[in-house]
Amino acid sequence: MTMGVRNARPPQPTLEMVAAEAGVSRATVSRVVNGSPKVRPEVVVSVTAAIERLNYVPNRAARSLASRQTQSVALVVPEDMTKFFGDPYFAAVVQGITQRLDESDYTLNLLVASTDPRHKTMRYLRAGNVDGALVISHHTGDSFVADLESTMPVVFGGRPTNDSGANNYFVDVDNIAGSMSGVQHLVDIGRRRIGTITGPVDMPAGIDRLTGFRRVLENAGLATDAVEHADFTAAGAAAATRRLLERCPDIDALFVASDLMATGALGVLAEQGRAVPRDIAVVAYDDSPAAISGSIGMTTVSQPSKEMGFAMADLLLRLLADDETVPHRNIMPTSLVLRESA
Amino acid sequence: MTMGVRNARPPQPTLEMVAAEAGVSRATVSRVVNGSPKVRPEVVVSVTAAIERLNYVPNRAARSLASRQTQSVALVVPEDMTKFFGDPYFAAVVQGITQRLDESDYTLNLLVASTDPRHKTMRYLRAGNVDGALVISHHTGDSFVADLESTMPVVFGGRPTNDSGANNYFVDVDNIAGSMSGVQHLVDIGRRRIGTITGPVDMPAGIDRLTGFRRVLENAGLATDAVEHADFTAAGAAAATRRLLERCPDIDALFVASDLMATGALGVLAEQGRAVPRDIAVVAYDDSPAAISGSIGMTTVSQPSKEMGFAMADLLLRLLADDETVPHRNIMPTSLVLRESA
DNA sequence: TTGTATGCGTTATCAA
DNA sequence: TTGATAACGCATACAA
Repeated sequence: MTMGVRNARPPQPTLEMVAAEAGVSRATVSRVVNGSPKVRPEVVVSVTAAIERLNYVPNRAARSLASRQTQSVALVVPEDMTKFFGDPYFAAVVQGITQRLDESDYTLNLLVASTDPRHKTMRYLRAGNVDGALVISHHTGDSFVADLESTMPVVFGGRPTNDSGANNYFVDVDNIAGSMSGVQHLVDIGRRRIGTITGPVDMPAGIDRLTGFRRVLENAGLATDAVEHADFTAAGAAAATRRLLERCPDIDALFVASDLMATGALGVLAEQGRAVPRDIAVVAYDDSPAAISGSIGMTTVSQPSKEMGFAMADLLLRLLADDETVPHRNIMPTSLVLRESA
Repeated sequence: MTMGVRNARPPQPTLEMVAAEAGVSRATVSRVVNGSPKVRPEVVVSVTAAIERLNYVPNRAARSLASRQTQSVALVVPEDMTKFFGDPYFAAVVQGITQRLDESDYTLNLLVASTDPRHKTMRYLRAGNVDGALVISHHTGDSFVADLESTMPVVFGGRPTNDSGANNYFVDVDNIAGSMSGVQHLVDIGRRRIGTITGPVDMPAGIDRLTGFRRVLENAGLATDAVEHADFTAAGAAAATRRLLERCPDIDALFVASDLMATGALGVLAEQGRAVPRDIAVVAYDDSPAAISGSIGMTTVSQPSKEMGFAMADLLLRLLADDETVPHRNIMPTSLVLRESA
């Protein structure tokens, strides 16, 4: 394909041109660009000047081809766009990741795709576009991760589902302990008929938070049947809440596995005239902006989402730098934040 | 930097290896990979088989270096992460873009950065990482766009601020006409003291929607002083609404320049006991999910955000394909959607 | 400290 | 229709 007149643009300057401009060899310019210590200071100055004059920026394809490194990492999110943008949890994680990456000279490639993660995305990844990958929100069915791990260093946000190899790297919270703290609070304030809206049961976060719920109720000798599954969306949670109220109209408390889902649940409770927390106390999970966006502040299990993103990126960067001391798992703390809903 | 044992991975297969496997030359394999018609069918079959066997994926750096194309485009968003993730408008645009890109074999690179758009981001773009760029939410101060346009094809979402060159490409709605339709509705239902919460006045969308507001009120012979500026965030709009109510306690209607901002405004109105729409009628702008997220559905000026994203990507792709028939501007329609708030 | 020469994995130009 | 062979722009081992 030839470039038409329409898109004609002045060609970018190359190392070669800078070398000519500065009267040195390509190798020397390369050294200056890469900050090699063994270049005479005066030469550094003149080469730098030439670079400025020509407004030179190294070509990434060439650099990557020669060095066999791309200086960029991918964030793989096996969800559709709507879900990704809809949940403030993702925003927080991405913020943490970019914050860490901004301190380095790695760039981030965002790969959001549930449609065909194993094909187009995997192709992209395997084409040498990135040096490593971060994976969040992965499901049991996501088999592509195994392939991925054989190709490049991978760090997970949340315990990987295939615990086959215990040698994968991940950052997580103790979701069981976290949800236990939230549900225990409901028990402590005297609630006896406690229900839950869960996350997807093909995700560790969904499973573990449900496990914590059950564990507390069993310890307290309470029924554990008021369970409805949802999908970490507000709409899904609203529907689940309707089902739950239909099936167990006598519940006096609700543990919802994410703040975003809790917004959906609270909407249904309001519409059905159930006062919160009087009639039904609600505890959520995340402590994202969604927890304080509504008219009633949510009591929620706080997890350091942004810090987790930061930690994930940090772990991956250390892996890429062949740091031998990297721990395989980084379990971060949760805490219960009390607001009005419970 | 040498690869440590820890990160050792099997090397990716190359064209060369596939050629050996299939018993042909590199050139032939390349032709098969790129779907050249002049290869014997039987050879295509055997090469394809070899590719499958080796699980070969072309290296993008090498391909890009040789072909001088990257097959990827950037979406540049000169805002901080929080704003980007907070506003459903962006989600819609991105969805439209990816939808169009998914039909092609271009990939998207998301560049969200207000911090240092002219440096790190520009460096990235000029390093030959992408063939073209989409720019949304740009401000008057964003001088980097001029540099960008001299480097690669660029398509804007929203009329560019520097109309210096009338030869740039953009997709937009008629914001003036759009806001006029919304404000006119307030006049039509009998409101006489109408205020507005504007977007940033360094952005075309902010300016134009304010212009529309003024134009309608002037035509109707009404006062145009009830104006407070905000920043397209819910919190900013809430603060602006407080200022406005303080200064003009007598307003009976409010035009808010975005749905997200309207959620903030509605919160303040509720907290101050002003009933909507009885005491104060509210018209917003966007028709994003935010318009129906609250307890009261918003009457809002609907713009086809997703379709605009699609159109932007489409325009850029045609530009990259040297399509000579591409129109410089694509102005899409708005419509007023009536709900409960006005 | 600097320069020369080679290779990275493709595409593209020529011949054959 | 196929195969050598020369770019593409940079990094780097080796020589000087």
